[in-house]
Amino acid sequence: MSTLIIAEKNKAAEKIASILGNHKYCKKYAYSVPYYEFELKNESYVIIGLAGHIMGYDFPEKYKDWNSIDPKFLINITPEKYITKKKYADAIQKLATSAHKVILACDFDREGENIGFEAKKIIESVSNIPFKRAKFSSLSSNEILNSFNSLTEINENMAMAAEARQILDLKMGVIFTRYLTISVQSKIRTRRMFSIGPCQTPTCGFVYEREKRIKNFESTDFWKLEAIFSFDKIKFNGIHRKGKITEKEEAVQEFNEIKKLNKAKVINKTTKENTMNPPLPLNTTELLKKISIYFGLSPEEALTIAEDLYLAGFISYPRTETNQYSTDFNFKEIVEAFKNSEYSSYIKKLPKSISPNNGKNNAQDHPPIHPIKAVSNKKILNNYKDSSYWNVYNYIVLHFFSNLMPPAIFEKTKLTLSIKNSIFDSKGSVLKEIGWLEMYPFEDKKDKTLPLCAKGDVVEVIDISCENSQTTPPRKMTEAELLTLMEKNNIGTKATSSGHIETNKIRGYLEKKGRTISISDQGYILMDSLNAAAPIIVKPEVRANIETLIQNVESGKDDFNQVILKGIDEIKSMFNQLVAKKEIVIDQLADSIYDEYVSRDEKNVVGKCTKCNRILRIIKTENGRFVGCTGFPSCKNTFSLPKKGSIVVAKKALCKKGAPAVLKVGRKFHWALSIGPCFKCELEKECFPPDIVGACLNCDGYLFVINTESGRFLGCSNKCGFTHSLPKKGRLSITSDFCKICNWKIVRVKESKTDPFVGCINRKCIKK
DNA sequence: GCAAGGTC
Repeated sequence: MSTLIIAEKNKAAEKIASILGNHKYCKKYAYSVPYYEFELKNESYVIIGLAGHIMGYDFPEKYKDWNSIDPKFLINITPEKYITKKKYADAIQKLATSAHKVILACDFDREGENIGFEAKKIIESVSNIPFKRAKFSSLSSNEILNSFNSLTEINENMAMAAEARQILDLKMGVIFTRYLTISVQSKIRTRRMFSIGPCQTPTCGFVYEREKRIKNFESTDFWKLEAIFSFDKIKFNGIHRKGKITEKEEAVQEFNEIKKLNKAKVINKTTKENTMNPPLPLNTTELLKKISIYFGLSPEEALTIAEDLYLAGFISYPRTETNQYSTDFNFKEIVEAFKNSEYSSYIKKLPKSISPNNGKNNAQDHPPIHPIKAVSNKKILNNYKDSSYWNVYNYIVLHFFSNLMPPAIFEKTKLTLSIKNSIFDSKGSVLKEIGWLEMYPFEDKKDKTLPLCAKGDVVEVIDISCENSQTTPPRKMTEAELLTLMEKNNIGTKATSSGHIETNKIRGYLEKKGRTISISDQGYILMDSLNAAAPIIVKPEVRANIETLIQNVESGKDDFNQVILKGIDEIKSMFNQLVAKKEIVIDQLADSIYDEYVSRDEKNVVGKCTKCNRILRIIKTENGRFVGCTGFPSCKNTFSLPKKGSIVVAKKALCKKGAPAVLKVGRKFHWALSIGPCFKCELEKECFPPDIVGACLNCDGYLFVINTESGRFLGCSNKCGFTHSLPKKGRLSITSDFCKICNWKIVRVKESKTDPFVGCINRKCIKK
């Protein structure tokens, strides 16, 4: 008989086996899941690692059909817990049959407690052996040995809190997602799904709030007075203390007072040293943020790369909230590993006695993210064929060393100058001690020097400007900012926050554009209408409320069943708010799908409807073609079209008579919607100035390009009957250069695969 | 087909 230990993951299981078995352990497999056997104090032990949760909640089979089950009905249905990873369940059941005791040794947090609890449930169905709990904050020898010497009981409240979260998250997600999706689908043919969740929706909501501010931003004028000074031949600038002056008169008056003066006096000077501490030890969110800022990778991409680097043994476990090293962390071992690597020059610069600049967060699960092995740039590029892997690895290494370095010291100087009664401020900054910045090439560390003038000195004024500018809207949100907001508001965890952003991208709500993230039209409409119907769903409170409820389960203050009922009440109340205003939400979403569907049919989209602002499109029937509104039948707006000729929408052409769109028919002529052919319009030449090539060779008119179905030629503006040929093939363009001999425009003709002809085409000129 | 949380 042995003792069975259950860890959260294989990596932890192997490490614990190595520590408790004093490096002697034997790897075996049960249902292809690895486990480890070892001996401790002459007793035999078996340890197996799970793969996180091996069970999950779902609604029973009979509620699976979206169309026959009213989502509202699901609010009161209790979901059931199923085994989701059968081989792990089989493996632990098998190992439990030959064990006399089980020790749960999952991560020491709420989910870890719950994962152990799942294993307990699965084992209890085949055995009634006793369970104990080992709690450790890191996988260091001391911690592990201590925790197994002082086993505790399972914290059932903690496990049940996670259970309550699972049930409430599932209920809310499923009910809202199904309701929105099937409601929209009943209005319009689409396969699109609209998903809602207590993490994904507020995540999208953060971006929505920012974009709403950008959208509603109205810029205002302001004036800024700036002076350029000179002292000891060093030029430097100063900004008027009033900063942005919103009244023009005030700025101009201030400017007029001083604009002709050429001396300023230094009325104050302050110098102080600024210490910039090294970055804190790296946790997941910080890593994802920095990788997004410095290299533009999305958090999801960055996490995937970090996981690969971890599995390769290059870096430590990448999912942690901890930014504090435990006291027995072995820095020496890592420094030693990097001594003869590409990083050797950095190693030489490390202080003799190593001490990290620790943060305050200790989730007691894993150490901060740090390098394990020195790997060359070449090896990483060979391994992964992707320079992003090197960027992430190199960042982790340099961040790790930077953290061990002394602070950087800047000397900040502030000068206050007066030109008559106007006060100007000048700021300078000089790097005195490079400290950790020497290891950290990711930040710009340019100096801004000021001359060595003292209080009372007089400096020259070289220039004073009074510039008018406009206030600018808030910037687009970066993925790094979004991660910060999620972290602050407790949306998601270190392991899931990148996933929530990704879900929003997959659903088509959010779009990554370089380093920024923006909301799609559909995402905006969804957030905007939800915000009008049931605003809480879009805000982080939706998650915080559930969190508060389940914390009461964890602390034992509230009964599990009571909390589930309270949670159900909250979901019901949000759901009723949405249903009460369903028209706003469902109609707008259906419209957005319709617009999206239509605009994908780009060739036939003509423009916006003059009556209802929806989309006008070309409609072809057996009897011919016309332009109709996509709002049909509620909008019956139509326009006729010429019967023959291919039609292309002339996107840039603007009709001076106000037609909603201008179409190009064949190569022949333009057609203004609601008006007719442009050649019948007296404004045609204004809208489409002719391509004039040069003077007519027959009269005092000029020759311009005429396109017909059978070809192109030059015709006379006086209609004198003179014509001139044009090259038959190739793309013809009239340049702005003139022939020096005959003063015709130089033309350019480009046929595919040959060099373009550029020259004069006047046949009389060529003969000369 | 739906959530969020683990991890491979």
